[in-house]
Amino acid sequence: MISTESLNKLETEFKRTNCEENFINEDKVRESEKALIDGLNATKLARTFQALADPTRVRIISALINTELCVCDIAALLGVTQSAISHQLRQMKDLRLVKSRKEGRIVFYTLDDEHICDLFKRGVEHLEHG
Amino acid sequence: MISTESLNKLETEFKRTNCEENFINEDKVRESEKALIDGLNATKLARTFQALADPTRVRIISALINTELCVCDIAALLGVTQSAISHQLRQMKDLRLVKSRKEGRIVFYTLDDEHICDLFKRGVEHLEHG
DNA sequence: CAGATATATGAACATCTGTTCATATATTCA
DNA sequence: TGAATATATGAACAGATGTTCATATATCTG
Repeated sequence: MISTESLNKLETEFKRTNCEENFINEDKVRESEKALIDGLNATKLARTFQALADPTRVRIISALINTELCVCDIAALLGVTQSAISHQLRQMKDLRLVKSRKEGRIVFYTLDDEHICDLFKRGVEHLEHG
Repeated sequence: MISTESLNKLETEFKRTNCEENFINEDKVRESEKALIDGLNATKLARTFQALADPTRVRIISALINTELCVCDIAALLGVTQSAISHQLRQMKDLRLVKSRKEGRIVFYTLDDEHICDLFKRGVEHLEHG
């Protein structure tokens, strides 16, 4: 017959080495689970923020806030290679951040995502007040 | 002596490689400059968003919204290695996203940046409504 | 049609990033 | 003091990312 004391000890031991099912602070963990994001949504959310996680893309977005612009002018304005801008714009188009309109051999880009634009502006506000 | 023809050719060449002063749509460029962000601020802003551009960090933040948690419990909760979590927490601490409090051999982490937390929640809202 | 030019694109390259593995440090407890 | 354990950390590695270079495509213009 195993004593209650021994059982408790074994249980404690088990908890320590099997953290996935036995947390150190069960109450806190339960509290944290209320706002916990699952893997899939975390990935989606991360991808959203990643769209804004590059200086060149941030500048492109800022340049397109008030007007449409062609690739060449964006490149010149930012002092970056036309190729680099074109690659970024393609990526941003795939992410539905921008859309384009062709006029002859010139392609004009405009912003195409209110959500991201909103996050962007929010970020700028923090930058200004920090 | 250089011919006028050669000079024109050189000038054209110069314009091509020095777009910065010769835009295709000067009016649009001027309009875009109102909201244009300079390189330094763009980098700062990008770095802010990059803090939220990883699924693991996003989940850590979501877990810490309602309570403090120790490293072990975060790792168990997310099903990620203790080492991976520790590395991320260190990075997040450097970025002032979280702070820690030590209790014996256990270290509790909490959120430490209202701005980022705000951006995070804004992102979640968009995720839910999109 | 031929030359000029605005944009797109693929390959190569360097850099950055996140995880893993092994191990160090620090603290508790018997 | 020694075993157990919570956390931290350095090195190595794989994968992602942004730029550059060369070149293709498409359109205008004379």
